[in-house]
Amino acid sequence: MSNSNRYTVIMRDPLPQLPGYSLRRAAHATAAELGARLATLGLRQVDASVLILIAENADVTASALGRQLDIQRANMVPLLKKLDDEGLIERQPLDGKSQALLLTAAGRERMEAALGIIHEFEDELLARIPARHRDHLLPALNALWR
Amino acid sequence: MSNSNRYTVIMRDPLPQLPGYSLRRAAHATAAELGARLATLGLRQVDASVLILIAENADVTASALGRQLDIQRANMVPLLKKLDDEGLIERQPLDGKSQALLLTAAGRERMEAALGIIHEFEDELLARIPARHRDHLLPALNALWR
DNA sequence: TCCAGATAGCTATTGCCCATAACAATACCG
DNA sequence: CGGTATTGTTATGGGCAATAGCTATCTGGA
Repeated sequence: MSNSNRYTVIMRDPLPQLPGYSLRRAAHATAAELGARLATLGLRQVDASVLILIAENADVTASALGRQLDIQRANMVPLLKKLDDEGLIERQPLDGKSQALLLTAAGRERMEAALGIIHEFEDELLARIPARHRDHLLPALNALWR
Repeated sequence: MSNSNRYTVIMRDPLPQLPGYSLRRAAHATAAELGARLATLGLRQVDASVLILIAENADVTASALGRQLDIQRANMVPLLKKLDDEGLIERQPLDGKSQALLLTAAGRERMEAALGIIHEFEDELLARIPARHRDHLLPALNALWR
C-alpha cells in the first residue's frame, strides 16, 4: 500500500524544525486523542484536571482553582456547575462569600477512572518517544511555562 | 516583594508531572507569547505558517496546504481570503477547479518579517531550557505527532 | 470516448472555548 | 471603621475549528 498518491504531494515544510510549531502540533494532536478517551467518561481534559486538583486539595475555592489552572473566575462557573449537576462535586460555604469544593463519592470514582485513562495515555505518549529523548521531555516542557 | 500572599496558596498539584498536561500548558503559554508578537504584523500563527509554506512551495493549492497543516478545506477559505484582501498572496487558476497560490512582493516581505519574529522567539524558547535537555525537545515533540 | 467516483473551492452553520466587563456581597487590613 | 481587594456570578462577544452540503471539475478505468 503506497503512502502517496497524486494528492499527497511531498512538500517542502520547514515548520516541523521549529520547536514552537511542533509544540503546537503535538499539543493539538495529543489533546485530541486524550480528549476522545476522556469523553467516554463524559469529561473534558479541564474537567479531569479540576477533579484531580480538588481531590488533592480538599476545600479549595473556585478562585484558587482558577488561579492554579489559569482559568478565569468567570469561566469556572459553568465548569463547576456541570460537575455539580452531575453530582461529582459539592460546595460548602467557607464564609460569607467563599465556598469549599470537595468531591462526592461519585466524583472520586469518576476522578479515579479519569486518572487511569490519563496515566495509560501518558505511558503511551512516552513510549512513542525514542528512549534517549524520553526523560528530557517533561523538564524541557516545564521550563517553557512554569 | 513577597511572591505569596494569602491568596496565592501553595497547592498540591500533580498535573505538571504529566507530560500531556505540561504539553498543553506549554503550548498555550508559548502560543500566547508568539501570537502577541505576530499580531504586530497583523498576522496570526496560522497565517504565518501559510505564508511560509507558500514561499517554500510556489503554486501549491489551498487543498494541499490544508492537508499539510491539518486545516479543513472549509476553514482555508476565510484564511486565504484575509491574506488575499491584504494583498499578501495571489491566486492563479491551474485548471478549471484548482488555483495556484503564490506570494506577492508584499507577502514575501511580510513573510520574512514574520520569520524574523519566529526565529527570534524560537531562540528564546530554547534558551529557557536547561542545556542538557535542550536538544531533546524537538525530536521528542515530533515523535508525538508526525 | 464516456461515465462513475474523487477532488477543489466554497457557503452556511454550529458549538466550544476563552476573554472582558460589570455587579453585589463580603472579607481584609491599616 | 473605611477604603480596598476578593469572591462568585451574569452577560456578552470574538475566534477558531468541525460538519454538512453544494456545484463544478478532474481523473482513470471500462
